[in-house]
Amino acid sequence: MEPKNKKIILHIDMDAYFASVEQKANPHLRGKPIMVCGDPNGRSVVTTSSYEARAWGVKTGMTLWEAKKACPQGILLPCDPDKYVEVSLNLLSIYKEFTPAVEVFSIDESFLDITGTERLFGNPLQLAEKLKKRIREEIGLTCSVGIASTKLLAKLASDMRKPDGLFWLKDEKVAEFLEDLPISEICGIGPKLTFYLNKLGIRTCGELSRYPVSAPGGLEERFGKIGVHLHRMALGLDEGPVLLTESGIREDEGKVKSVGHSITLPKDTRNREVAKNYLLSLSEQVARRLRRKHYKGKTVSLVIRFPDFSHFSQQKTIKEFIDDAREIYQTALSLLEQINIETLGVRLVGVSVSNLIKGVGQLSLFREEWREQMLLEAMDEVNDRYGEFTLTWGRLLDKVKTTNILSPAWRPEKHVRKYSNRHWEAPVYQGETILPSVD
DNA sequence: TCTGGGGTCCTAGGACCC
DNA sequence: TCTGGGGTCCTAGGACCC
Repeated sequence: MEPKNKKIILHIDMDAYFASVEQKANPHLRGKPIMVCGDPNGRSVVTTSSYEARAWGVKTGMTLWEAKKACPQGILLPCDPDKYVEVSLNLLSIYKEFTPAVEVFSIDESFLDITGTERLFGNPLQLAEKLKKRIREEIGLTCSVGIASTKLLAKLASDMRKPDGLFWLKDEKVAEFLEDLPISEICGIGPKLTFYLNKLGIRTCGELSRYPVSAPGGLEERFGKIGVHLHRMALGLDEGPVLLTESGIREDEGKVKSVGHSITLPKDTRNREVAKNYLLSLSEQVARRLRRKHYKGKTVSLVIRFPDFSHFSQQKTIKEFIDDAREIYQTALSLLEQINIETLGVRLVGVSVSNLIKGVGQLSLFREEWREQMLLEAMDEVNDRYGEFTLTWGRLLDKVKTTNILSPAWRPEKHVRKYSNRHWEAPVYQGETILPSVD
């Protein structure tokens, strides 16, 4: 049974976030079709487009080539992470004036637990209106807000009235709301799960909620522990609390597990030296970020994408914890040696360091440095924990700006994982031959 | 001129130790 | 002579997220 003390959760989703920030910052861009991407001259895709561009059929994830074809007058802009982080932190401080229970889900999405704030701000709709007004007036952006009794439902609700939307999904309407909702809309049900569930004849949350769970041939038998969870998700049930984000302080579950960088080369290369140069540069970026955050790691991973999009990925664990670019590079290089670059060619090079420990790094006594460090940590808070976009502290690192992309495959979840405690039952997914027969 | 770049979590399977 | 199990660490790969 669900707890009796129902919560009231807000999900706030900024509208066309990156594009809107750019339009806000530059009046000349307002009302125009703009497309934010990685490197406008490289092999990149559209990260976010303004609604004006969407009207022309531009979609997140399109290649620049496709996007230009759809909207020739569209204006391409490179990602500017510093700008987006700054705005995001300003948003966060507004949220915190309404409730301390804020969970930053990504650069442009947050959950707020507003249970018990009625006396201060009125009912949930009134609070949401106030919040939207402040964001509009102080930040100059619009957002879409969903209100419901769980995070899962609030997230679905915020999708209902975009852009500049507000939708309260009340408990008594939940069953009706979910009945015909495609399962793929649910946090944590990605393409693979959708595929296998469809094969079972399950297309909507209503159908999923009625499918047997524990009976022979039920969800649990077919999908393992996640099967039980699927059933609950289909009912909109979600025990996940809003995870507090105290700025600068990270809870245990928010600890960074790995730090990495990768880049798609402007052109595929068969030249080993070219690949090595990128690897060195990436290693430097990774090392610098590790040091900034006082991390060291002892597992180095190398990822290579070949022109045909197949992958090579290998990792190596060494004796010592390192944060030095040379050592990272040398370790990754030893893995790269195994690859026949000259015949296979390389499209993407990536390196990351995991198995991290937090060093004792001393806080600077100098006020300015301390402030900078706090800023960095706050940015990391948003960025690393929620894995939203690359960290290129262009301003701070005076380094080549890498490209920053947000995926088109925006299917929520994460907060589901936090409490699902599920185990992925791999064999079920390893091909149709292993999948239990579907009759 | 097809297909970014960050992450997290999970699993199976092997090596190794007691 | 034959047969073991548990625990930990590590790697590769896949699914998911924005």
